[in-house]
Amino acid sequence: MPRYNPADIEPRWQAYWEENKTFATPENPGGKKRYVLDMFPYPSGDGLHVGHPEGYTATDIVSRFARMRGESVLHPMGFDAFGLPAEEHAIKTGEHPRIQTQRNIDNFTRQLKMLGFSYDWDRVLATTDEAYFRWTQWIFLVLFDTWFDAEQQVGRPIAELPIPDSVRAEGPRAVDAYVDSRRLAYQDDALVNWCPELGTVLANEEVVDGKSEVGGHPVKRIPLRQWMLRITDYAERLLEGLDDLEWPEGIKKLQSDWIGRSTGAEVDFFVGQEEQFETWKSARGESGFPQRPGGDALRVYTTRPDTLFGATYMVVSPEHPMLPQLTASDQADAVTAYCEKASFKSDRERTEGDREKTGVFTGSHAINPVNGKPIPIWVADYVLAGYGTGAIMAVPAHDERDFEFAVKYDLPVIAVVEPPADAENRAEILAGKACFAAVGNAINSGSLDGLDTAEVKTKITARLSGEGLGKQAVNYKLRDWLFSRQRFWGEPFPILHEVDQDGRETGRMRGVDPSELPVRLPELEDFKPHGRPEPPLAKAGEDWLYVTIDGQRYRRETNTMPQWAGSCWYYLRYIDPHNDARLVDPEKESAWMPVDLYVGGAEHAVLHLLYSRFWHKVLYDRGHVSTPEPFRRLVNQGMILGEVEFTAYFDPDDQPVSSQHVRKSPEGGRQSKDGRPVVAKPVAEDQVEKKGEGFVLKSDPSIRIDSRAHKMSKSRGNVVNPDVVVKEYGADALRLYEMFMGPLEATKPWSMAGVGGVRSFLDRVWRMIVDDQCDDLVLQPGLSDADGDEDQNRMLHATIKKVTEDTESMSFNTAIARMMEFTNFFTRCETRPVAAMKNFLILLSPYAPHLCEELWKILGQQGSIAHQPWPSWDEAALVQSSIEVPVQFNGKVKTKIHVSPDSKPDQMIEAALADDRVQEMLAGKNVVKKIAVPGRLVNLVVKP
RNA sequence: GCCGAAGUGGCGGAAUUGGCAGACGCGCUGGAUUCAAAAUCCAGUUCCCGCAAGGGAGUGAGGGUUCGAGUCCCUCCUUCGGUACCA
Repeated sequence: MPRYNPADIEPRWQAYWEENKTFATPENPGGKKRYVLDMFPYPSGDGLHVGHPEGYTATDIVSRFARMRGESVLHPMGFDAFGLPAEEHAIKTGEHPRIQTQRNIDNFTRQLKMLGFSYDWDRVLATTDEAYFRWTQWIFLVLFDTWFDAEQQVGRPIAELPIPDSVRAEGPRAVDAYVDSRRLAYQDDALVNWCPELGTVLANEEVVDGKSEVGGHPVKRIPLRQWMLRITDYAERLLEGLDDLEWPEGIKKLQSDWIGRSTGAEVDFFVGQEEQFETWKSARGESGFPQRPGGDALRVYTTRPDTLFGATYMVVSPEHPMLPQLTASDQADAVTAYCEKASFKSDRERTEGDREKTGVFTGSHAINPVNGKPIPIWVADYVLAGYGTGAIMAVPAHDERDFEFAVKYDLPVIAVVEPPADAENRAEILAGKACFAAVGNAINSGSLDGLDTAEVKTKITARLSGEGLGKQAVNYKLRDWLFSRQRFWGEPFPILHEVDQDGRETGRMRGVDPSELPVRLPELEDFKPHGRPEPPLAKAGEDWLYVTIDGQRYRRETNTMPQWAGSCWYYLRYIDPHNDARLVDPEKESAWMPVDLYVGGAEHAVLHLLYSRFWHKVLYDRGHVSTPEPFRRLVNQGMILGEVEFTAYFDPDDQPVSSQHVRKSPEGGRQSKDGRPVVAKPVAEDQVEKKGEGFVLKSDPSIRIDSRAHKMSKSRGNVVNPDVVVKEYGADALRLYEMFMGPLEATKPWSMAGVGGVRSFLDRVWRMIVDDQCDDLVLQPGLSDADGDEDQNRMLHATIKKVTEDTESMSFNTAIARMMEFTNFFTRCETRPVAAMKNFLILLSPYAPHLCEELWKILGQQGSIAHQPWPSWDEAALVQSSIEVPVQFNGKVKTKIHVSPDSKPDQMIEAALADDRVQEMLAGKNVVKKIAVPGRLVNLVVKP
């Protein structure tokens, strides 16, 4: 009884592929090349969950399909292996994070191999490999050695940086400082998210609701000297580059919103004595708009320079450098107290609650440059230090935030844009009682009255520009990238800080010579952070920490790089993973780049993909890569949820509460309408029935039940482990099910019964070819060397066509459905042409490779089915002699007729009208209009 | 609040992009096989009325365009995901 036994078949073929290097990448891509890439995983201690193989199976099918169509394929896998969990484990246990990481990598590798993915395992890498992070450090040195030429919009070697004579005159120290301030990798005191609990600084994106993303610990903001990467210089290029990418529009929009380009104007407001305004103004007319505003002007950025006449006050951020100067002595206490409070506010406190705006008057005024009127300057934390100039002109009539603030502090509101005549609250807007944040014609704006917003913007900006009071400006929401972490388990920076004889840093630094790379991590006794915002690497021994070059002592940089660093460029290393002379061989690089298909989760939509694109552009500018963008096509696989669960709610008396009466409580839990807390309890499927829109308890149909699939999580206990699925159903069934669930991009719930369904399909495929009634391994007696009949040929060729087209378009679910139809059809046939079976196995092999290899061999074929050419279909075999088309009356199907597939519309109408059934139903009615769509239908418009 | 995606049988989902709604799978019902069960095979399965032939309704709700709408347009509702004062 040779039944389909994946537990036997699958490991055997996996071993075969490994031994025979079936999926080795061609040394030099010949013909069409295709680089198919998965977002590599972080090897967590939990192993793979079923979300991973979704994308991996999709790319595997694409890769196998492409190889069978004669393309050269690069399909690698690796591990994003630096990361907090391994370090936290090390802190707890004292075990070196490398050991734990390797254990996890081994487990991931086992699981990935178990699923039969056709990776070229000779190219596997981990970001923690010294041979790998040597080049991560090398790229950092490139960033350190590059400055951005804004004029040419290109990164250039630091040696080409023009040094202003004024700087040169101040001596070599000043030149060094100047150079350091222009590098793409630079140091800066930044307000950072210090998490005392984790003993580390977190990036903004690692802080969720004012708490650490990992562990949920409180986070405080403190200033610290940090490595920053000047990604903002590349904002324009990163934005423009999006146009040519085949990425989901949603992801492009997310990136472009994140970059957040806006255009407007910078405007200087005079902050000196009112009577000196005219003097200042005419001086500005002479000098023009200066690079820096100087001490007598407060510079703002606005996207609505057309509303300048409506600016009734100004606001500076609590961190604004001019604030002390602007603060009048009688307001000093209030301002200091306010700033103090703001600086101690965590992000959580800032965003929590209704976030009512707060602020304090500084006691000083600025002169509105368009009308010479003094307006008060306030300090408020709704203005962010890091955006624009850190100061705004407030136009409460036309900005919701300013309006809210103005109402609270009773500041004047002057409408300068006319709302439309039919605006509901027109009168209120004009009276300064409501806010109107749209465009329109100018009012209360002197000579500009009546012009529309666009014209006023242009005119005002031009006028200010001529007077040296303002200029057109562009701003980005994107901030420079905080690139250092106070952790052990990351790439050390290849940077040396000069120290003087007392061991103090002099402020000068140098990169480690590239020939000295990698800078390895030091050996430490333990991995505990010391709770100070100083990195664990500072605990390293003197021999690691200090270096002497040409008699000068240096201290190593002790920060480490963030996890993003390794994942920023791994796709390049796969191309030439063992090269120890270069990052990647330029010939190989230009042969394989760009990545043709990149598949991964949408959670990396912004950060990983933006950071990678940034690094890539720097490497491009510096001549190390040949393409301006790394990832040509991007596809996001959807999330896989747990099994659908039915949930009933019970009040404290254990009485069921209908789900329509259950609300979210303010504390985040759930409560009934009357405010009593309710608990959710799972209900078995057979206790539930459908009623109307939802489900109700069978025992009490007045009680509605929630029916929903939840995100898989350990706490909910609905995580599906691929090991278990493979053991029970086999890897081919798991692969097939993941693809059969629905479209790749969709979020969809897991169903173990569904896995059983595709497994029985695979059983049917097996029985279509193997006689399972016989004790020995014998082919189905129905298999025949004869040609198939017409119907069989049509089924075969239609299947080849559908599977080819659907695989090309990554519509895997419908391709599988078609192969199921094929199997259902042929298992009903007495005789089954072997040629058709062989073609079918080739079609199925990218999806269920182990089973197909086995059946291929059972059919007496040599070698791997993976090397077979993909079949093509014969259009002639698809043609039918007669097709059935519906006849509609007024768009409703009434009957069907048979016509030749190439019938012209006239012939179809004729055939329809000649049909007995049609005649019968047409009795006593008039045909007003006749429509026929060739090959589709006939529609008769009839009237009584 | 804003942005994005999506609402189709009991469930997951199809529908050649304006042309037969519900392919394929799960589940369910009946039958065959079996001492029995599993497995397998066959038939049926959107809902309502009807013994049936047949008839009617139907793609979140309402309106519109069209010979014809799941698909296009307008208004609204719901769910999921993302996001947070960027001047």
